[in-house]
Amino acid sequence: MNYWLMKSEPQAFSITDLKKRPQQTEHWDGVRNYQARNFMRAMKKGDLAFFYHSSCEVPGVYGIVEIAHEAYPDDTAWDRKNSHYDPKSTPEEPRWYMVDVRFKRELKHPITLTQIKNQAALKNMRLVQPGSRLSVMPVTAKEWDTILKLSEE
DNA sequence: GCCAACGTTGGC
DNA sequence: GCCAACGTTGGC
Repeated sequence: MNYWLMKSEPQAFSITDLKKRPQQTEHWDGVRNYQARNFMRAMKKGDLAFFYHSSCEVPGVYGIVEIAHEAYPDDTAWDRKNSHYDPKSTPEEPRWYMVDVRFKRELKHPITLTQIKNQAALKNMRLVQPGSRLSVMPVTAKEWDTILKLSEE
């Protein structure tokens, strides 16, 4: 079992939106960064991920999702009308991948970016490394537990 | 809206 | 293969 963190701008797609989707499941498409893509390809069905809200009033971890389907080609890449259209990706040779995520639950208390930065046990999190802008990244079991524990307090 | 950090592109 | 220019991310 692996742990992850996935970022989304809540005005585009929030944990609440995911909760309202049929089967509470949605494709995680639009990732156009190789490192993030590689992390998605490493995801296994049943892995858990934090749902992180970015570029919003209070950035932070708001909920937990489960990987419901392992990586498969992201067809938005060859849709000309899609804002993430990439002519270098084709159905024959897909460059970008997506996974399906299923809503698990919201955190009782969301853990804000500020809290994460102030927590000694979390100072090595990839999320808070200077210049780290990855939208998909791994989280260690220890970091996972620390955030969960904080969210129950 | 600003801007620092980073990734990608493309000319050479 | 270098590197400048440009675009994007995301916190503030």
